[in-house]
Amino acid sequence: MSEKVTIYDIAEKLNITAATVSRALNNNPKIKEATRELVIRTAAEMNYKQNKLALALKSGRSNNIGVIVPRIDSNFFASVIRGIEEELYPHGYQVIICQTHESIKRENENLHTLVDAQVDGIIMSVTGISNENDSAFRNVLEKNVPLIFFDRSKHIDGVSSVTINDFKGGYLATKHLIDEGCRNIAHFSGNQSLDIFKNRFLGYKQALLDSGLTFKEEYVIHTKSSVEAGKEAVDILLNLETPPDAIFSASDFAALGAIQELQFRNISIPNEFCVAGFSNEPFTKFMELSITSVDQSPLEMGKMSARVFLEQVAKTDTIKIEKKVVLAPELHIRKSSTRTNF
Amino acid sequence: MSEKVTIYDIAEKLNITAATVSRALNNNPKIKEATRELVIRTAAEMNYKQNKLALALKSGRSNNIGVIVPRIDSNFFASVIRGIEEELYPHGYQVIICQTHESIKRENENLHTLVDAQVDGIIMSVTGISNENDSAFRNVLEKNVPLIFFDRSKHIDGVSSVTINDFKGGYLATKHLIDEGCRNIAHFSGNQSLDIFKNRFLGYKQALLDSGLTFKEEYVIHTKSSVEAGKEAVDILLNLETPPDAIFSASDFAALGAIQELQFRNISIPNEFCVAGFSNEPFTKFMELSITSVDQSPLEMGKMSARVFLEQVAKTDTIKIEKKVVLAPELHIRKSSTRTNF
DNA sequence: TACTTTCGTGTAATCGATTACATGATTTTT
DNA sequence: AAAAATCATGTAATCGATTACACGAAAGTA
Repeated sequence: MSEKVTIYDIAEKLNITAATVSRALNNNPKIKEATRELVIRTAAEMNYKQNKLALALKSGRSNNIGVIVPRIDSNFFASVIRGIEEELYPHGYQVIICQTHESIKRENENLHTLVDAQVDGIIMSVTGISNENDSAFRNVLEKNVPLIFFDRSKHIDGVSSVTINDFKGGYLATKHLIDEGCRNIAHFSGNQSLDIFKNRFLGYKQALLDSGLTFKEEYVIHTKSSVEAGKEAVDILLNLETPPDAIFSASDFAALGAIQELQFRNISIPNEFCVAGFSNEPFTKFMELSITSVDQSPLEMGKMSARVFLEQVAKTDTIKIEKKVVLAPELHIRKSSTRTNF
Repeated sequence: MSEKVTIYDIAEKLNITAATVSRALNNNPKIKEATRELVIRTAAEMNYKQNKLALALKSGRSNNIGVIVPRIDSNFFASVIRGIEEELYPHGYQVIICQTHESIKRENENLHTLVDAQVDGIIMSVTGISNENDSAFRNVLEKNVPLIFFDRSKHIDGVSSVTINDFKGGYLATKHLIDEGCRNIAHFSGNQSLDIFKNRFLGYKQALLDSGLTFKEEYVIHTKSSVEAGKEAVDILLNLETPPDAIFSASDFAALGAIQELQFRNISIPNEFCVAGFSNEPFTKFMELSITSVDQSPLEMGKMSARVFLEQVAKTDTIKIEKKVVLAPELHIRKSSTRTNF
């Protein structure tokens, strides 16, 4: 029943103008103290709420920020979003969520929709790599909307990014497997047109070389991030002339699939075979045979992305700042790869 | 560099008025075909984007919908949000996320912020039960903003809700444990001022009574939804005069904690002791000893909530419709409670 | 007292789009 | 050919807030 109350309603009631009401509510020093108090009291009585849309239209700032992720129901992305929301909440920003479902078409649509909706910035994890696609990103930058990539990044001028050192993550995990005595280490990789998978792979390779082990092409399997894919990949590996004795998987889910398949074949983990994953999904530590994994500190990644955004908008000058933040990965060593400790 | 292009810019360039441009872009039938084409072509050339804020201010509809959850980084809530987003995406709505972190103060703040931001509706899972709190909800309804509760609901006139039949979920899980031969079944409950926990408990109790088993107050432990809480609760139960031989936990995390503690004490699951949880968290099926759990079909719950919202706004008349949708829970029977199958 | 500041508030433009109403140009009707 | 109907577009108000500028009143200065 209570219709929306505007400053005009307050003005009418008090026989003053809307301008005065606006000034009173905004603590403009030119307003008489008595008037200010009267206005504020009346506004409260009438249950007045500022219409943020009008404010947004006038100021050109919506106080909304868009977040684009492949999907929200993954622990990693949900945690990043949590971090973003927590960091931005005290600054009065609202977070708008978009999912791409790994579709570049959807990614472009989302970018346009968010720009249309006048968001003050976009924080996203890139869905795929395609050349045409860049036009959508460029469109965002042309409208002077700050754009920040996290995790899955892409090289575009004027775009800041927050990632983890995937190379180091791959290196640490692989080195650990070597230290446990593994000598034939396979790797489950993702789509290497994405930097994250490319770098995890390179880290893996470098660790092998640094330890004097030979890198074998046939030990690298490209899998999807699923349990099923992990099982299938193990099947392939075990049919090789020299089957591996360890796997560093760029996906926890594929690592889990591998473990299930190995156990099904009565191969003992970690004694005969070691496995390490990536992402530190919650289930990795819950398993009875807990899984070694590389943590990406998603919460911190989200907060950091939000902070980079805030810095970006704080800069009043139009000089574009491009910041590249790289977080350190952390290897969580668990039972799936710990031979010395049982 | 490309500043924002408005319909006025297009109008100026074509020596017509903004009104004509607006009409041409909106397929108003009164516009000459040649003009329409010219305007549309020019708009595309100039990279014109409609300013949704201006539209929103004029129309009073922001095309944003607010979603309030305790936290986003839980599989359940993330999945619900995914469902909401997917259902609303084709209708042009954007989803704004807010977290309460289980704080009623934050919940109220979020409600006010969303109303201020002129969202077209609010879909939420209630954080807590408090009497004062109702004023925040009432404020939403007074502004004629559709409000929909999911999962954790509350009885307020004019508010629709989408929940699962928690009573039935509790009943099914408990009945299953009984069928497996368990006779002393304990229950981990949550805050029973929330309907969901109250109903899971009642379902548990009813299943006991229907099977002729006696309900024992000391078998009901109030735990938080955490692994640690589950361990502590087992400690209490095993010290009872007649320790139980099964647990129906209203939380998967507590169920996991219970299992870890039981295994630590060398109590064999499921032979000596059965466990069932609630929520069907991803890890429950990944475990080596997979955990029986009640599925809440969160994706479907999200989609259904969105549909109820859409129905609500479709009704042009101001008659308030209040819809209560109750989804059926599904028991996923797994190793932690399956004695017959090993 | 006359003149300059300062103070508090009103006037009106603005943000970008939509739309009821007005108007002039065509076309149709008789 | 005059009147009526139709068509295409322009004019201006509107959504709700902010703010540069204007202005009258009160206060300070000489």
